[in-house]
Amino acid sequence: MARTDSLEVAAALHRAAIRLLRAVRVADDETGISAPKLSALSVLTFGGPSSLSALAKAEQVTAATMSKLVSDLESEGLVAKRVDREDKRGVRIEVTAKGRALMEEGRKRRLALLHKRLGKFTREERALLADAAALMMRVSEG
Amino acid sequence: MARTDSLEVAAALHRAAIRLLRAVRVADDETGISAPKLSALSVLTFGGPSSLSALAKAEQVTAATMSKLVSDLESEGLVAKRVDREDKRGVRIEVTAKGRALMEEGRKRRLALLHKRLGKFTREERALLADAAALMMRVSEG
DNA sequence: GCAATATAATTAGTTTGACTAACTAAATAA
DNA sequence: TTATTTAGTTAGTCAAACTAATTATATTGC
Repeated sequence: MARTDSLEVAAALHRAAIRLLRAVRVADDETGISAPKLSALSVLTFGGPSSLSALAKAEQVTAATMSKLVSDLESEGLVAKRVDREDKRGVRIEVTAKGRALMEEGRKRRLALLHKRLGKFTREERALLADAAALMMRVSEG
Repeated sequence: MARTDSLEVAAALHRAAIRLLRAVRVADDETGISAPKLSALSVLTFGGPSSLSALAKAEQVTAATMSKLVSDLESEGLVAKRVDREDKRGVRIEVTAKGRALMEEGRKRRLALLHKRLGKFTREERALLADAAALMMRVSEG
């Protein structure tokens, strides 16, 4: 049957992922902070303090780009920088309490939107989606 | 059980969608055409010819932004514009054979990547993912 | 031990894609 | 037929990406 053909499934999954994120993105706009900055902030929040170069690598941008993003985030009081004690060329970037609060708030809004929509589904459908999410993580890693 | 709690499912789904698209994005870079242009081209390819304003709306950008994107795509020979016969203010934008070929090639690359990865899954897992994709579309619409 | 090289971050300058505002041309309404 | 609305373009601005060059510190080789 066509439903289990890899190419069909791949296409459907790809479309679905695009739609899902597009639907959810509106919630981010309300935080008043741009997507790239929000993303960097997220990495720092959940991955802990980081050097500039490591953060740039994690976000797949150049160090120059990240330098500007971090400097903006710093101006807004969302992250703090300080010289690395062991390597004085390096900086240690970490989220401030304010940054952490903003992240949490944004995440809540985003999830609330999905949450609200998922409420209309049956328990079984939600279970299926949960299983699928786990599989999708495996797809992305392999 | 926690697995069917909407908030948990929402979080898992969100993460999974982000990862999936990130993993696939690398295939697009190889086409040598930017994401916004590729996306517009995709709409024209699968949705057929369109006016500028309709295309702008579909891509959720202003007419001014789309005007520039289309003019770039035209320079590259990927789309063709001509005055609408019935409304001479309007333009009819359509994909050229070259544009169609590029789209198809890009799409193949992207899906090949997912396809290759999905091959490692069982038939049952792929069926589950196919069902989940359908549900995700519903989540995004509702 | 010091000159050469490498690395971390920043700064300067460019490009792309987004926006708004202002404009031209064509269609529709009063 | 004059006024208004609509379709698209152009000009100017901004954010975020890039590369290249610069500064400061670390590391290596002689």
